[in-house]
Amino acid sequence: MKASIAAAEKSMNIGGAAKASGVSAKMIRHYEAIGLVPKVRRTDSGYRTYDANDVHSLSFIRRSRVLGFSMKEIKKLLNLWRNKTRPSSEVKKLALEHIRDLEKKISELQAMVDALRILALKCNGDDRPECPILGKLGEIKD
Amino acid sequence: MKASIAAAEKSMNIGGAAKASGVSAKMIRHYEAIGLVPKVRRTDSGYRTYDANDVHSLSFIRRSRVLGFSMKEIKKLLNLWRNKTRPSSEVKKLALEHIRDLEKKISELQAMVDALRILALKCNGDDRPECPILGKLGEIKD
DNA sequence: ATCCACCTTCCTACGATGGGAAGGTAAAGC
DNA sequence: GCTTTACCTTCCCATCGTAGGAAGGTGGAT
Repeated sequence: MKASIAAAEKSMNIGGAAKASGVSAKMIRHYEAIGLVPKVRRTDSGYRTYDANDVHSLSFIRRSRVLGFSMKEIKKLLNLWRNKTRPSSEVKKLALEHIRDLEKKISELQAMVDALRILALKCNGDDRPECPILGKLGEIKD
Repeated sequence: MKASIAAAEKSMNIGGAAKASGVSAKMIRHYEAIGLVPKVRRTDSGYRTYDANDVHSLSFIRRSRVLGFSMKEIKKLLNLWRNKTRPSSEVKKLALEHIRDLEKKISELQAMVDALRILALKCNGDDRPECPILGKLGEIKD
């Protein structure tokens, strides 16, 4: 039975899985080492073997990374993803928390930009040494 | 009450410099190790000794970090700061480049937020398992 | 003399990724 | 067959900025 549908489940080495998932072979091994993905089968000679499902998980991880989720968050997302009876509220909660973190980071960076813009505007940017940017950075008091 | 020896350069140990500059003792040693600040004098017993100028440099570094400059950028800023004949154009150039980097990062983060917001809006967030967030992350194609 | 706060150096870790060495293996060409 | 080439394996190191801790020495006050 299994042999008759062998063509459907074509398996591949780590390089193939890397190309197919967009995750580098290096990182695939790393994800396995930290337990983010389970240990896959090996050939007699020790090569890792991946099937379409494994690649699917790796793609899931890659897309989660693109959205800025951390490994720890992705671990939770993967569990929810694999759990067909999860409540969507849990997923939404994770996403909203992540959005909050991202927005906090954004406002911190924006504050830096704003402060620098003000200083840069007041800086002539010519051959003279006077510069409010250095002035501000070197101020004795805060 | 420092009137009696007002102009005296009161020196301190690394702990005092840390408090005065807002940079941890740990990081002061690190900055010295990577050559960001010069090696300071030592007492006979090997304790590092800091004066007001040293503390001033450390405060400069801390304020630069607050504005998000990297160690490499701070190294350049310190050189410009100490060089009384620098052209302000160089400082401004560094600042503008840094602003560009920050804004690039901000827009990347903002793109993540936007994508997540759209998905989260479409997620019921109730007891049912259906969730477009996981759906999107698990999509077969990109 | 004792105590405690401080100092020293050295090692470890984080989080996510990449580089590279040293060596084994698969599959192709000749 | 034998060689080449491309791939695989594990293991160690580097990044960047910061922090924690161990083991041991020093300074000043009690």
